Amino acid sequence: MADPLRQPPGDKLAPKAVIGRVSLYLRQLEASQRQGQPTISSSQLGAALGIGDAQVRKDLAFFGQFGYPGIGYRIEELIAALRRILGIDRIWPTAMIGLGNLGRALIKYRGFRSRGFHIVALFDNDPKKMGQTHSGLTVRPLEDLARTTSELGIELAILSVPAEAAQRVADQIVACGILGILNFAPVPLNVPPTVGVMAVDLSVQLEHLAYKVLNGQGGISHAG
Amino acid sequence: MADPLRQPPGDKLAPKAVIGRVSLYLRQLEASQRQGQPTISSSQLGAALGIGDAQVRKDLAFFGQFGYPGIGYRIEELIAALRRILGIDRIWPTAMIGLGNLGRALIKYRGFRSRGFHIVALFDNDPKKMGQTHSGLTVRPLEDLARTTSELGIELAILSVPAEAAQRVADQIVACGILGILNFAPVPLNVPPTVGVMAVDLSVQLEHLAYKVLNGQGGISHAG
DNA sequence: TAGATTGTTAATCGATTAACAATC
DNA sequence: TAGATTGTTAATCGATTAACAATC
Repeated sequence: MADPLRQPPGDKLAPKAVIGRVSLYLRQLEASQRQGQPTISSSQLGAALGIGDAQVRKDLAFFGQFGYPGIGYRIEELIAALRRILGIDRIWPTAMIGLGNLGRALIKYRGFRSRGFHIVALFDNDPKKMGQTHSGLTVRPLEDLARTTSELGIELAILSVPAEAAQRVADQIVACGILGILNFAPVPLNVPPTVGVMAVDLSVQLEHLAYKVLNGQGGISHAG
Repeated sequence: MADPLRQPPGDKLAPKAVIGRVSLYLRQLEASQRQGQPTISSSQLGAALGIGDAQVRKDLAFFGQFGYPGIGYRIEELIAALRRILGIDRIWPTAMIGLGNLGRALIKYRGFRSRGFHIVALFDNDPKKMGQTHSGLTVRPLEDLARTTSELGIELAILSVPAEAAQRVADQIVACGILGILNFAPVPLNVPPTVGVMAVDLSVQLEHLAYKVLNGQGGISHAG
């Protein structure tokens, strides 16, 4: 799993904020590429995202030397490098756990699949949902999680169960050897340090928006 | 709209990170209250969320003095104060714009309504969707946005249209006088500084998760 | 009172921005 | 060469943590 090219010699872990911006850079680069642009400067790349040129260069420099002084960055080359750094130069077999309204919608959401996150199995504990089919996949009981995980090589889980069930299900997920959880349940999850968790909390986002509106603070906040 | 109690004398705007944590505090306080707890200390409050006691006190102190030395915080009182600070002590009439898979799911998502964000109108430009009903609301054409906004007093918009349409629709939203946008489209929006935007970018979150898994960085990242 | 816990100040840490020599 | 732009160092800024007098 270790990869000498993914991290600079110092081997320091990239700050959280850097990774978020790298995702944005990648998407902007893909847009510029679609328009036939061969190279891009740090100031061009940042301008579209409201990020300064020094910040762009510093972020990219964290992972290696990708630029050409006087020229900028070759878009195709940088896209390949960033996809590799972010780990989306591969397929991630992913389980969707919890098939309420949000879970069912997320199954159909195209943005995941186009980035390599393939939902390969659905889980829920509601007997009424068992055997239902969504997007060609059959809903399985949670007790099948361990077996299905090894059968299908599942590596990530998207968790959209009710808050009360979240920790219990997270424990099951961890026990199966799944290494990452995208958590939509509005509770912090307790997992071993070897397991990655990213929390997406829609109410928190909307509350932040309400605060900004009330306090007349405009502008763009990128929450990921 | 200005409210002398919402901000401390200095009138400084709360840092982004503080607001995010305040949302988490509020939810934790509500959980503690359901268990009948009357007061809570900063270390208790932080412990459940993985946040240090000094950080909790500093965050809360930003908005005023809520604690009692030797005792902690009175939960009921602090909940009321935080709801007020976040602006969720009221109803926010909200428009859902874009009724793809994600938009339709978000209509049904309970987490919004329970926080005071009431979806009162649906908009889409697809003629096939016009007149459809979801959760008791009829889909309207976007050209009705301005009229409906003033009729229903709409204040916020949840934007879940395709990336290509996002900026154009955002311009329409702004023109109607709506003051906040929760943006699910994977593009940065350009709006006047008087309009608040919070971006929710699911692919960015998942990419971050992939990075963490590949680089063996575990733990919990709260993205809001 | 003694024990607990706050609000706040000072110290530390990390992240962003500015500046510029090196490079194409 | 002259102009453009990088990668990196130093300076600035902001956020977190630690410590503690004040308070109940």
